[in-house]
Amino acid sequence: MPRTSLDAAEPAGPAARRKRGRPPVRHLEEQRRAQIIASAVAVFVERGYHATTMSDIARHAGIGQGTIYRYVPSKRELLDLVFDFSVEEVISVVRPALAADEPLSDPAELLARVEAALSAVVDAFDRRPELLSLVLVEAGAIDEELKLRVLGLEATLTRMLAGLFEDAQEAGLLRAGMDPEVCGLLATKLLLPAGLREVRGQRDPATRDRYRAALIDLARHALLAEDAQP
Amino acid sequence: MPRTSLDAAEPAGPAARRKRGRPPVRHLEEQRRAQIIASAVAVFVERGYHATTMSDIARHAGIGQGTIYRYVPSKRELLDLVFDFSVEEVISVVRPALAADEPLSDPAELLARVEAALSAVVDAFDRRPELLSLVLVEAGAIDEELKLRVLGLEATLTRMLAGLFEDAQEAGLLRAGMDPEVCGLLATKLLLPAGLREVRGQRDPATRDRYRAALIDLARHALLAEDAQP
Amino acid sequence: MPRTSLDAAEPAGPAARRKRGRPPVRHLEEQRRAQIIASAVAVFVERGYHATTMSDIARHAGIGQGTIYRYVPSKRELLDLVFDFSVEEVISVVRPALAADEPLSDPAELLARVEAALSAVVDAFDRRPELLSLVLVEAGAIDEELKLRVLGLEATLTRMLAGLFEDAQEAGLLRAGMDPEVCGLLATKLLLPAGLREVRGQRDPATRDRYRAALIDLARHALLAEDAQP
Amino acid sequence: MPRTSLDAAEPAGPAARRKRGRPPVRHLEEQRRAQIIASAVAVFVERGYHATTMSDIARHAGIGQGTIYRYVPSKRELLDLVFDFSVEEVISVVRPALAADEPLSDPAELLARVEAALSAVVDAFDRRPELLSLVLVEAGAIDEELKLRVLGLEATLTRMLAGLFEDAQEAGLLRAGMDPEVCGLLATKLLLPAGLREVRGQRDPATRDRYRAALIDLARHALLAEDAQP
DNA sequence: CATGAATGAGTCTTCATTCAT
DNA sequence: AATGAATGAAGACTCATTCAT
Repeated sequence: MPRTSLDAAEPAGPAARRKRGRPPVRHLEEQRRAQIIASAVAVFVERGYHATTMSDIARHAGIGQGTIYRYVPSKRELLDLVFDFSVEEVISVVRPALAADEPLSDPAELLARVEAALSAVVDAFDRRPELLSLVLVEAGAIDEELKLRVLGLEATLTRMLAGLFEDAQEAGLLRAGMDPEVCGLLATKLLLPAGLREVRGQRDPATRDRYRAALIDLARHALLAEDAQP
Repeated sequence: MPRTSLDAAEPAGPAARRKRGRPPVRHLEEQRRAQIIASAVAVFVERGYHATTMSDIARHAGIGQGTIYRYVPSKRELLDLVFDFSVEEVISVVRPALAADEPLSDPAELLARVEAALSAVVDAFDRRPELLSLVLVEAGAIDEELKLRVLGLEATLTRMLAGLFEDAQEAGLLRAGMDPEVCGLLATKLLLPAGLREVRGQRDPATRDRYRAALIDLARHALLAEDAQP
Repeated sequence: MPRTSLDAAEPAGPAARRKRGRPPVRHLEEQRRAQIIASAVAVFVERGYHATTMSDIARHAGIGQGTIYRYVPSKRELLDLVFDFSVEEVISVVRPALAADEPLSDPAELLARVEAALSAVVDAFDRRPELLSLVLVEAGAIDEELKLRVLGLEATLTRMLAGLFEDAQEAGLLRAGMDPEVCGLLATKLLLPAGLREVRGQRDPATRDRYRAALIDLARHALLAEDAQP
Repeated sequence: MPRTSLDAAEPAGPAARRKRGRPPVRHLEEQRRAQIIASAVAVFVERGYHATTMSDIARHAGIGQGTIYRYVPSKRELLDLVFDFSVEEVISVVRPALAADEPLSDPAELLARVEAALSAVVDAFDRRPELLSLVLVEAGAIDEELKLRVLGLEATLTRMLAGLFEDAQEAGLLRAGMDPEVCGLLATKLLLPAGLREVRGQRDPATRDRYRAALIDLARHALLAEDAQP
């Protein structure tokens, strides 16, 4: 159980703690909250939000049920925190894969970039499928507010992908008539479900690879300008 | 409540033993069940499955809560019925759009077919967005069994779309190296979320049309064989 | 199903019914009520009062649930009727076995009478064990009123048995110091459970016969005056 | 709530790792459960099992309804616990009255033993009449499983009584032809209802004493060998 | 008169939240 | 600060009873 990080933080001893007075408490509070969120993620993913009781989470976190309420005001707000956490994770997983260190210059570069992004995203979701499950499956079904936040996440991803395609357009790599924004939208629609399938249990590597290859191929023919075709 | 003239139909029977008492209203069972399912769809979509009480549904249907249990054994099984109903609707909406009256012969035909299918599906989901919401958003978050049924629905849609692309392949219209099955998969991933966006409230016709046009364009370039390009 | 008696009553035809105007209706009403009570006895015994629904009874009687309420005002009052019916049956089973056609004259006669009574009662309960089950097991657990009626039944039986022993006392057959009333009490305590055991499923004839023989023997030695011992 | 000084007992422990938080009250579980069972006994006896709501029991115990479910999984299992408790009480009341410290030697001893047993049992049931009510009246009417457990209790009592009579037989005190097992059966049938009458409200000491005396007398004449008659 | 459809009062049970220790 | 015991509001579900046909 995630006790580790806490235990590691404590051995500094009372002497060390007194030296600077306050900060450690802040830290402790954050750590506890993180511990609770992590457990909530785990249990929400396994059982689903509604089927999960606060006791489940407390047990998973190895703390008393009452303790949760010292760090989180309610189950609903815990879900918010979990959502925030998951979104951050998803974004942090996707952003580096799309990050452009330098401007695009040639078609192969764009394709490579797209392929890299695609692989990174799919691989990442492969490693932490719970995140998508929470963000896409659970959250959408809770209430209006969360539904909006899910939309917001999708918009963010779309924006990030659109950025990539805008770069490509500026470099004259995009096929005439292609709207970077819409490309971003398409890509989002194709990427998220890609991860989602993993979540839902269809863990068939062969199918996945065929799907991935098809996506790359699709990108090559659909996105690139005619004269940019490799 | 509509009262069909069933009594008139009965006396014709031989050995017309005049049954005592109020005659059971024929089709009452199906009618009531349908009425309840319709109300359940409406309320589930508005509030979500868990936030919906049986009383809500009863109130919406204009009947007593107890009455529901004459036609449906439990809330969970009502959701099953709602899911069945929604799936049937989704399928019935998609199938005709994909139905091939005659074999594909030329590239324009395939593109037209794809475009027609796309439009039909998007339009249809535009008209009954609740269905997708239920099928894709709610159902996935309830329990394992329903999650599997959602996967089943997706597989069915994929199969239907794959059929279209197989026809195209046989007609030599598909680009070399394209796997019809994977094309079906991609198309499913692009179509379902297309409807889903409507569900989630982004009802912006301009964006939708751009998205739709992009899909067509994508199909043209990605799917068609080079020499089949119009 | 108990339809028989009803069908047999009807064939008199409308003409016959009109002749004397009213009585047949009375009869019909009584018959229906009897039919309902019979079904109630059957189902109450099988499932127990609380686990039995009015629909169960209606189904068993082959009538609609609503019909019951034309003959019986409520489930609770139906139980009263069932209790009345059962008590009457129990009494009618026990009374003839105890009926003294002529005064007791010699010890053998008394013993024979007791043995006959015993056998009759045990045999009777053997044939209709449901009655005791209802009267002793179910009824006692329903409410205060019925508990009192159960006590009343026991008192009645005690009285009947006491009568037998009073006769014996008058004939000088009873051992000195025996109180006929108390003898009746003892006998009731021994007889009712005798039947009860059958009800509860211990249907072992060998044990039953041993029990019966022991009762007789006990009666011989405990009740008879010394000089009356055969 | 009684608060035993448990904290004083703890620090003695080795490796006295000072657990954070409120220390669990030792024996709280058993205490609460016992408290709940006691209340359940009281209310079940007064109202009957079916007419008793969990709220009734909670109110009687002075706790919230929810609290019951921390200690008892369901109403039905609470009845099981109540039954267990009652059976244990009944047995613990009867056993000492039958306990044979030393082998039987003379007829007076047997009679005395029987009389003592009888008195003890009747007196005991006089003091806690609810127990029998629950065990014999309520339990028999709930479901098949409990009916069997009632039979089991009767069998146990029968066995215990039979043991007494076997001793008597070995000592040559039992009248020829008497079967100890059957004697046990008869005695059970006479003892249980003896208590039962109290339960059902016939609290007439005069009658009770006459009944008791008659039982003793019956035992003297019916059980003892001729030459053992005092 | 008989029927079965409709109903809602009443129960068990769960669980987020509070609070004494 | 942490805990776990206590709680009561809320919801699914049953079934005796009513009543239109």
